[in-house]
Amino acid sequence: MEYFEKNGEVYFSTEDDFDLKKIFDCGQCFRWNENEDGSFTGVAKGRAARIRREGSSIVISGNAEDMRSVWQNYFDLDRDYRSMRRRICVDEYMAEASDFGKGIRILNQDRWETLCSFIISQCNNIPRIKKIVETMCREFGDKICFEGRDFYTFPDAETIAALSTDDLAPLRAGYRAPYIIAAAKAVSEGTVDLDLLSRGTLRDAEKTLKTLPGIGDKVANCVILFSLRIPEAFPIDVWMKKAIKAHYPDGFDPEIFGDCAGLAQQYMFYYERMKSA
DNA sequence: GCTCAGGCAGGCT
DNA sequence: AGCCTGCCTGAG
Repeated sequence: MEYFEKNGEVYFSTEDDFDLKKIFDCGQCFRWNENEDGSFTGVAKGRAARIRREGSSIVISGNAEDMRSVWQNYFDLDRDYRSMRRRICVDEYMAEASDFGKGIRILNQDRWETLCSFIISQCNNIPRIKKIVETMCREFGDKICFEGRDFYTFPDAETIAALSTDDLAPLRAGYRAPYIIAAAKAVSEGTVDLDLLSRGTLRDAEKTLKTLPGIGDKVANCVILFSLRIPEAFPIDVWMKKAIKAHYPDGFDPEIFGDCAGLAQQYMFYYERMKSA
């Protein structure tokens, strides 16, 4: 991946597979917001940034060191999405879905933040998930200043582990609050070692994550796909159930996509959701 | 008021 | 194994 730094920004070029709107609106992350000029501002990995497209380049605030140490991995820039799309086009429907979703990338997000965010996601819509996450950051994260505005980092597991469900009341997270605390304790005490899980198999990570209260197959697979860098993960929610029922009534095995399964899921999910929107 | 939502868990058949 | 229900909360 080639990139260069100019005036406090880093430029890198991509081919078709980098669509900011799709990446940030496909439901995998909750802390990036679109600005009036089409750029996005967000907080990730403890830092705020602005990202935009300029011709065939993507431009992100920061320097080459940020790019090397954070964004290259965060935006999954070392995987070849064009060849993955070829692999995913196993039939007419998947060809349509992957063509429609072209530009989506699977982000490699902070592990604890992703775990916590997807606990919050259950039985919630995106605006409300975002609201709860933002409140959590404002209440318990660190304030950082960026472009003259205040932003807040996602609080550490250690910070949240020290709280009670009453302390989380301002989040209005409802029955999810005790799940958040339990996950924070497990992560900060090392009972659940997310870094270790990221080096293991999908099945092991699923099994371990599901020992936490409030984490089932769907949330576990979201955490695994969006933060543990295990690309075979395949979250199945109500949209995916609908899609599978409609297009694969005789059964469906995500393993046919191998290590492109997670991306295949994103294409299907995004396609189904946008079609009915 | 009432129902429902991108999910989970416990108890049921 | 699959079906049902309650769960906090806020939106329609």
